[in-house]
Amino acid sequence: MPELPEVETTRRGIAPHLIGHCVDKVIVRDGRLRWPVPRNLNSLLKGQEITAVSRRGKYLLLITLHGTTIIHLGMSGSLRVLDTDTPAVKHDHVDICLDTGKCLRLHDPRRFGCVLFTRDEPLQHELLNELGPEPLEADFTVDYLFEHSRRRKAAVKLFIMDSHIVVGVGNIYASEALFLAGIRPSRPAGRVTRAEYIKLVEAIKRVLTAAIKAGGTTLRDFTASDGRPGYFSQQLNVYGRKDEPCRVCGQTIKHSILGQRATHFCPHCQH
DNA sequence: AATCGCGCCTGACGGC
DNA sequence: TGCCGTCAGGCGCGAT
Repeated sequence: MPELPEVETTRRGIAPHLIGHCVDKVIVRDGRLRWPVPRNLNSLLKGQEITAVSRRGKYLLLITLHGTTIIHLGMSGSLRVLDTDTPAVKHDHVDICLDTGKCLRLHDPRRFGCVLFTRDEPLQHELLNELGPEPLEADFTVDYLFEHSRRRKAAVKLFIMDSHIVVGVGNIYASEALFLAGIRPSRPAGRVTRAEYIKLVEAIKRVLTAAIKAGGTTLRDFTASDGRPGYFSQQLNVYGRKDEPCRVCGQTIKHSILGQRATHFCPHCQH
């Protein structure tokens, strides 16, 4: 389940293998992703030089002179850089082969991800143009989050997972950040105080930064890695720890459902 | 405008 | 061992 840290780790891992190189060909073995992979992706990319690999939220952007390839990993997607002649295995849906003999290979069992192409300014694309700020950028501030939360009745966990508010805060790190900030996930966002949002913004930035760092330390060479950066090695305080003792106070971690998603919290540490 | 629930899809897992 | 039901989960979308 790639969250922002895994996507960013992926971006950093693949970028050196792509930037400055030209696409030799694109192989689409199964284009039935969340949206169909463009049938003409090969002709769009063939011969084009990848000039940059960037990210907006959990979307990866491969920039070429005539357009941008937009990739999302969904729930189960991963990208690896392999020798082009490496045999494809089940769920290896798309290869972007380079003139270096390497290829960028998308593996996505559940096919919730996507590979799209736009000729226009990518940030104006309909999937990207209404996204909130990046959580690790300077414009994601306490003032911003606090102002947007007023009169909001939705649970604060769903509020910070809303990509219109802030991008890249998925189920795992929303739970972890709320734990660090001492806030119950079910609290209406509009009832969370400014003092608590100070803690929450700090916690979101801290937990994501730590996870990226963990991914970066595990990732030595993205080539032939297993495609799963090691941020899972980061110690989780609440997520997936239902009925286990809180690492801080020892009380039993509770579990509930918010917006059809598993939500974990410590009833003693979070109010 | 905000909020809520749905469904896409497959692998893992638990029960029998 | 094998079969089957259930669950997980990002996120766009339609309904309210």
